[in-house]
Amino acid sequence: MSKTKEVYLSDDVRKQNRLRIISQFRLHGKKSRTEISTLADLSAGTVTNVSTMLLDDGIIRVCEPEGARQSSASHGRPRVQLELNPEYKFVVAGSLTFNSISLSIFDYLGDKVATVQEKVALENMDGNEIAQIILSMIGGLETNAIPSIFVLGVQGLTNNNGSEILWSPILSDSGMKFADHLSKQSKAEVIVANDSAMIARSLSKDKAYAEGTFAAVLMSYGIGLGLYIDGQPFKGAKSSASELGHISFKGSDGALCRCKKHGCVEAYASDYAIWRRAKQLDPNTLPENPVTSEDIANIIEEAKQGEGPAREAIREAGRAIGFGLAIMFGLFDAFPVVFVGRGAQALDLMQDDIKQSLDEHFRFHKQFDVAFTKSSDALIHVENGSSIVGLEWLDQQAAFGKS
Amino acid sequence: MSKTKEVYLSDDVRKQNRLRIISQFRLHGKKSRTEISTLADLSAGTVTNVSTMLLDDGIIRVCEPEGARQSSASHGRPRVQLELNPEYKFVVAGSLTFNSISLSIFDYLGDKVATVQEKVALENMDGNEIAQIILSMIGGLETNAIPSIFVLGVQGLTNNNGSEILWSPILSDSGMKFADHLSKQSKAEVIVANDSAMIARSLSKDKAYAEGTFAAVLMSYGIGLGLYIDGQPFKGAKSSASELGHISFKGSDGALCRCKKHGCVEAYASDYAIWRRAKQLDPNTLPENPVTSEDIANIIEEAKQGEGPAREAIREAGRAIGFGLAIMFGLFDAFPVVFVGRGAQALDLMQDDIKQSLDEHFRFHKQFDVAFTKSSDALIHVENGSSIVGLEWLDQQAAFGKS
DNA sequence: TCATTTAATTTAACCCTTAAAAAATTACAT
DNA sequence: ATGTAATTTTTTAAGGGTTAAATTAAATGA
Repeated sequence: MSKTKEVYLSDDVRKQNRLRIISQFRLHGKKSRTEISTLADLSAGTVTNVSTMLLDDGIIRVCEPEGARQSSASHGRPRVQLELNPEYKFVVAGSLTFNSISLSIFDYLGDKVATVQEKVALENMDGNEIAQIILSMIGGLETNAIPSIFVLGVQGLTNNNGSEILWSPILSDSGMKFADHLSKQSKAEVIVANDSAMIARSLSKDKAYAEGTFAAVLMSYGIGLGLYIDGQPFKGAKSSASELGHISFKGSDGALCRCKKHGCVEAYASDYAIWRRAKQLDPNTLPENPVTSEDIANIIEEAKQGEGPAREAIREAGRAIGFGLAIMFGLFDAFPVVFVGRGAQALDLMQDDIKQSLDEHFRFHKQFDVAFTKSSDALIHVENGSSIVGLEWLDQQAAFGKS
Repeated sequence: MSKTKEVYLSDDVRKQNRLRIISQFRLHGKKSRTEISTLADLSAGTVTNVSTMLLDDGIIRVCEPEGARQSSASHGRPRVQLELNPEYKFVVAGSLTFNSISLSIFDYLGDKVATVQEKVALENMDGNEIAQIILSMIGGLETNAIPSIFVLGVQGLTNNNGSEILWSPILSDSGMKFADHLSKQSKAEVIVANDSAMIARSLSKDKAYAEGTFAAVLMSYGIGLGLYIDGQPFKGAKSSASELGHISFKGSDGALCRCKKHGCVEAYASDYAIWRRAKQLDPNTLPENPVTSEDIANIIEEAKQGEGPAREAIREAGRAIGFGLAIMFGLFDAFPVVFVGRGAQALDLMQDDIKQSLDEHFRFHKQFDVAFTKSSDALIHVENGSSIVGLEWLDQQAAFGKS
């Protein structure tokens, strides 16, 4: 356990090839041994051997033959389609926000088999209570699937391996430790992850971004950032989350941020900032009640009607985002950005201001042409991304575990 | 070549173990088979087999027995020390600056066997000329070592694999293509790399930073940044260099930067910026002649005497750097910073301003305690870092090559 | 019914690693 | 001198993994 042993043993070769084959099924769905042989670049014999083991272990299963022939040829022995066994193991993927918990169970094929959502005020709960709620929500579901792993997207910072939350605006100090309680009580693996990182993970399965480099910007309660660099999720040295929201957009005479400093990007682009400005409130106060989706939708509607405080609030949000992106593009490279969350609905209105601000503050020595897109509901992406993380973890276990 | 084949073949296992053993020699120098067996966590038999091959290939050699016994024990068959064969292959590591080229040849043991430096105005030269000069500089050396690889640190952006320069402030468009010419004419591998990245690489071998996470900030002609994250050199999506110098410190009414925009960190912290401010020149002009080491040394001396334009120039540089670091620490995490280059000599004077500015602009949700240090001559680090890259490339070839 | 075609399995050979036995080389005691 | 113990290195035999090639299995169509 002390040293990480790289591959140099025939035993490890087999495990690598197990993972290789499992990954092909994960990627392509139903495939015959012959097709897997080509896809995984392994000999037919090896595929036969490994498939037999995987079948014995319940990791894959034989598909019922369908009407249509799978092989392109009309002659010959027909291919037997294999696929991941949906009942092998189950993932609970979910999202914790300041006022709700939503959880879904995914089978090993990646299909959602159950889902549940509850309004919960997490702010003042302790870790044990949160774990209890999560367990009882799962227990209340009709399915008898036993989850092997929980992956939960949370706003805030987590450590690199997903074992603990380092900071979160929506949890108390004790609440941040819910993963420990949950893991002990459920006897399952628990991974906590930054919500925006999960959104990026979900988007990375989109054809448009697959294998690529892009950023997901979550505009809602705060400004989240999830990065994918060269087909890999980007992680900081210690923590998971790259902060876009707390880049210093205006000096210390800028608007008040929830982090208690002044002038952060978040203080101009998050939902409360947009609301505050649209309602022409004092930029040095924080709103008492959480801003709702409807509040934001109303402001966007108002802004579409023409100039005015609402329109200006959205412009300013765009300028702040543009500034943040410029800074980020300096440290990395310029790449496409996907906007997600309530605020993203205003992308059409903001786009020009973002680009203008980006132009002003981006000092790169090359042309760049950044594509902006917006995507659907953040919650779905957080859940999808989390399920992907969970399934990958199961794949690893299936390949390397001492089953 | 199209697909990256991971290890899943016994043949690859052998190659992995070759590299494993070579790396132990690279890391620890002279070692006996028995010691390597422990260090590499491989059986004695494997070490014997692989060592025999490496000896046959001329990659390692037997050391002459020294007086003192190497083994701790007094009885028994004495250990035979082996080491990398210095004459196996050679690396040319070098640095290109706006007015000079310096090159050194390193043997396979990593010892410098020859060095040469020439004043050259690179700005207006084409790629072929630069390649010619480099080759004639090497040709003029007394050694008859034939270099297998050139690794050259240059200010500017290179692509990720080091095959081409994307942009450089010290080269013409044609000059940027010198690597192609050099590689064709020398028939050797040529890698171009960002100078600051090479400095970070050099520092990474320092005990204080080994296996760690840190940034190297090069303060001279511009502001360079080299990052090491978790013991790995950090690379952007396409390019090598992470830009710290062109983060927008002041708005578009800020001081003129060499990049033709206003308000960049570089426009306050690079040598020309410090000089410009210390001499109370118009912040909207660029100096005609390059600022020299002596110019900077004089300003530092003057600033030490007390308040005045020189002192204020250095304060402002510190504030700009602090701002840049705050931004960077938001996107990554906070980590130690090593300052290198002429400007770094003013670190003692700048430190308080850097920290104050960092405090003001860093909005992270954790305590941080960043250590600042300065290190010796930038040129040496660029060369050392480049030699390390070259030697690692040779190690890879030695392990995987079809020799 | 049988030749043809394609898929999957089995076989035989090869490569690599390791543990254990053997060989090599030295120090020390008698 | 000579034998014994200690330590390093090499050799050997066994075990596991992969592959190419041969074989078996399963379906089509004349």
